Amino acid sequence: MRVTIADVARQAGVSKTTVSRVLNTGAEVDSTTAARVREVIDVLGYVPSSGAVGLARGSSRTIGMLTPSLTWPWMSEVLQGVVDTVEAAGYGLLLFTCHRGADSVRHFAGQVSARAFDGLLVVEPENTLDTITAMHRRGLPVVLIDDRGHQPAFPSVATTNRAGGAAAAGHLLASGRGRALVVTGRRDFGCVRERLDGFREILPTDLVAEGEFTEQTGHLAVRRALAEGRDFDCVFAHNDLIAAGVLRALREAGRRVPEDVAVVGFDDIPMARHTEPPLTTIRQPMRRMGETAARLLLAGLAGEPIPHEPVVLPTELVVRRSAPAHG
Amino acid sequence: MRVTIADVARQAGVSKTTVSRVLNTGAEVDSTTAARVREVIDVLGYVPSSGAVGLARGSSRTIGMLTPSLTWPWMSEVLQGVVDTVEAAGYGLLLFTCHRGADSVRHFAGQVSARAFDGLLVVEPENTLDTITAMHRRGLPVVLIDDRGHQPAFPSVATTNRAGGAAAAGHLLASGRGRALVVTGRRDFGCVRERLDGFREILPTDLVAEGEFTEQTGHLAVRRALAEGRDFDCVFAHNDLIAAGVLRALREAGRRVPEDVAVVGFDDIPMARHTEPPLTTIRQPMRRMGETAARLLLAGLAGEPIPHEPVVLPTELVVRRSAPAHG
DNA sequence: CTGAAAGCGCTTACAG
DNA sequence: CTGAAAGCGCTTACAG
Repeated sequence: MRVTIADVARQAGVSKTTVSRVLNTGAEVDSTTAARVREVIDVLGYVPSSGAVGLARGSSRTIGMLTPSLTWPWMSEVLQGVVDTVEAAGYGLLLFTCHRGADSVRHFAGQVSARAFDGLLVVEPENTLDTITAMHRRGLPVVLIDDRGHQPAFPSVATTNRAGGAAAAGHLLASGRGRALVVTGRRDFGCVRERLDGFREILPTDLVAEGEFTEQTGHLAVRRALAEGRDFDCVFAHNDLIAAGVLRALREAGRRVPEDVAVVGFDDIPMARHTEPPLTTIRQPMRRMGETAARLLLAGLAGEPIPHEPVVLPTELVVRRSAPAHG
Repeated sequence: MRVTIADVARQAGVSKTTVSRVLNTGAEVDSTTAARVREVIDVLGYVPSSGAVGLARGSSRTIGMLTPSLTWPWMSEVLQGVVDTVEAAGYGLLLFTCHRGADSVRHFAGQVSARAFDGLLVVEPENTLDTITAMHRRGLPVVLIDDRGHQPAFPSVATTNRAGGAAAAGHLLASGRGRALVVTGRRDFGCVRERLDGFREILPTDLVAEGEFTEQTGHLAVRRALAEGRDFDCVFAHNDLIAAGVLRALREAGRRVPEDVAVVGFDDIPMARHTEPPLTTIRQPMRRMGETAARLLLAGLAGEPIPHEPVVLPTELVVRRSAPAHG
């Protein structure tokens, strides 16, 4: 049988009100009474039912998180940062994906309407940005983990894409490279434009191949550039998957990395240290983005004001063998 | 203002009881009445509060999942399988980790006592197996995703470790290899003993290096074996991280893969297709293990009997260049 | 087929 | 400092 607040009250010879006060405010209760109540709570091993507390208080001490897919290479880091922060605050984390398409979205929307959580963290909302924006307008606290430069109409955490692109260019330039091929993700992402602009400001180039954020894109872009006889001594790939494809194509073509062509990626996913050669890349602080977003949301739930401009976290150059410091 | 069941009842000119019946059983209600109620529900956009339903019914339609860390290479696949299955059943997924140590465990235990979820999925319980077992005995439905051969006292989903080891040996043997080095994880894991036994049954060897499931272990084991002048023409690494370390050590020593030494890993994590050369490995069906575990748990919650023996899913040989079919 | 009432386990004015 | 009572939004015997 479940132990309830009524059991505690009876055992301690007080009212449920008093037990509740000991549990929550702590104040306004005689210290002797409080001690006795705490003792009984301990002995019975009483823990308030989260459902009942939620119903009475109108909040669930739970936050929701919506992601398109959990298997994207850097998603685990984001999620770990979120979970750590949310747990440390005593909140629960309810996880949702858009992975099964419309059905997923319906399930998610239902949980929102059912008030299953107090606030929402979102990653890459793709086709749901409008829905999310509407939910936010209707009062749901929302924070976006914005690795793609969506710049939504609600609080978000982003990263220094422009500075990251510039850092890649600066590194290549400093190591003596001058003729760059850039392989990007889809141009309609803000992050792609920013990374490209930042790069070209330091190391101008017209050799730009647009594609998806995939290994195939990188492979194809390099094959094509080589077939067309393009002249380049370095590649800036807009993420590490693209970079992996670039490395493969260069290897197949007999170009040595980094001797003939230096390669820089973006993200620093776990794979980056295991490619051959290991990948120099611009690290996105995914775990810290998750932590920061969670902290913002929790602050908002606690009634603190949260910034409406994006909170921007710095990227960081990670040097490995695909583009060493000298040479 | 939140729309409640009372609002619907008033608008439809019926009692809350009737609305509830339309919502849940569907039966025992006059079809005209039911239609009217549904209409009102639609118009008002009414969705029952999950908290209130949970309290009244004594269950939350939510399942919990506890993992040590979310950043392990194959964890995303497990999680995706779980989320898909749980969502499709209309349940929510509450995620917990042991990532922050004792504090995490306390938070988790609190949520269990608070009846925040109806059933629990666990991955690799390390130091919490006793706690979990106790919770299961007290009535919490639990299913373990058992990739390590823990064989707990409650339902679990495992994989064919022994057959996987045998498949690795068979593949190497068939491609003409005969002198094997095996690099394992910790011997106290059931999966390690099984993989080793399965392998040696087909391809006997005394060259076995025990370590952790890490890149360093693989690197060190090969360096040591080479330094000691051991003679081997193939390596069976007990997971893909170890295999990555093996590849690196072989490359550093100037041994060609697969010409001089063929390498087979275990798991098929995303990285496996990006090593140089890409890794032949024994694939563990992590996503299906997640799906299966979730399905078992949901079946249990629905009152269906669930098997007490482990449900065992087959591994699968994935051939890539580090150990091709011929040669 | 339908509804009034009790109950799920808490919190929170309100009164003392 | 403490408690009786109402209320959070549902479900579910029970009675008709």
